[in-house]
Amino acid sequence: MDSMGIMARKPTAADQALRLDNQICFAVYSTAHAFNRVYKPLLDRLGLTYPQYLVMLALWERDDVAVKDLGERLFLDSGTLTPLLKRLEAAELIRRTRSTEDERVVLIALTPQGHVLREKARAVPQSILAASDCTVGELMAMKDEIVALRDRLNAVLGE
Amino acid sequence: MDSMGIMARKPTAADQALRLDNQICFAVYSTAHAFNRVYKPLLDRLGLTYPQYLVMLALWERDDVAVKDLGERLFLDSGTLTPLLKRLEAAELIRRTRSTEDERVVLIALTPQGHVLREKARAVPQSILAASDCTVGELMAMKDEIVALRDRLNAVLGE
DNA sequence: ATATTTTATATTGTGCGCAATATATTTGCG
DNA sequence: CGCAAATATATTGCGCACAATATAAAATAT
Repeated sequence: MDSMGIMARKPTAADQALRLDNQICFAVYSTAHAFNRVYKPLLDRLGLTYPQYLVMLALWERDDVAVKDLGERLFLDSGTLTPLLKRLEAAELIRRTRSTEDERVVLIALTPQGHVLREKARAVPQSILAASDCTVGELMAMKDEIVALRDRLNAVLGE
Repeated sequence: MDSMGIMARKPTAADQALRLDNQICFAVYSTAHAFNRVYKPLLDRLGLTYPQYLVMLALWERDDVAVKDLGERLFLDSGTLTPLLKRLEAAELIRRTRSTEDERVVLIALTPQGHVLREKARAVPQSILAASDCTVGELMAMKDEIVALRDRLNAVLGE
């Protein structure tokens, strides 16, 4: 074998598969970071990090929900959410209260400031759309493909 | 306004744009995490984290390169790479040496073990392909679309 | 040649993201 | 009922990611 890459060897399919540029995972990984960087200045104005923004998006659709519920919607666990939610509570955007029906559950509710922030967030998607330099239709088609891939990957994990 | 969501109001385009399920960024973000979780057991066997795997992929293609060069290929800065590379050095997969031509530059070279690890990594892409439950063609087409989006996002940042 | 600017890497601090573990509550089984 | 298993959240530790800053070397300007 030519594991040192010194001797000449015909590139195999396995070689091609290891090329960085052929990795869809790297495409996804690096695009996620690119999104993060584009969002940064927009979210700074809202006082949110990107994961915090996702939590707020989820809560603007439906709040008074358990941490577990949020975790399922965002694919995050309590190890990530608990400290993040504590920071949102410190920022007075949400309240965390133990459920009286089930003392294990912590319910997350928006504060008035949390609700109001939604208005300031309305301009964000438009800025992102402009930065992506795509039509809404193109982005939504791509989104559907990526989500389908994500769901297949998650299905494998569930086995 | 109905920022509290209490009064009835016709959903606007801005409302739709704020829905979590409509966010391509969330699709990308959650897919990146899904990939991470699928890779985890495969990379554990190699003793690598996912970002370390990406660095190794880059180095298997071309090593004896500056940290800067690696950073440009992976879209990462020295704040991320320096500690990561120190860990790969501690694992004896790479060597870090100051360039004699330009004392600012740290050159990254694979050790023999680093080269050898490539053979163990050959099985990884195949496992990922199986988990994605797609054809190579479908994945590559999707990859190209995502990369095009990433490059447009990065172009905006460069302005 | 010296001073200024630029470049390459390293360091520090904050916030994820997740595995592993801990704690408390609830559910279900006998 | 009493106890084991399951469930929900919290905690700890590690490794990114990145902004801000520091340091040192090289390039450039004057």
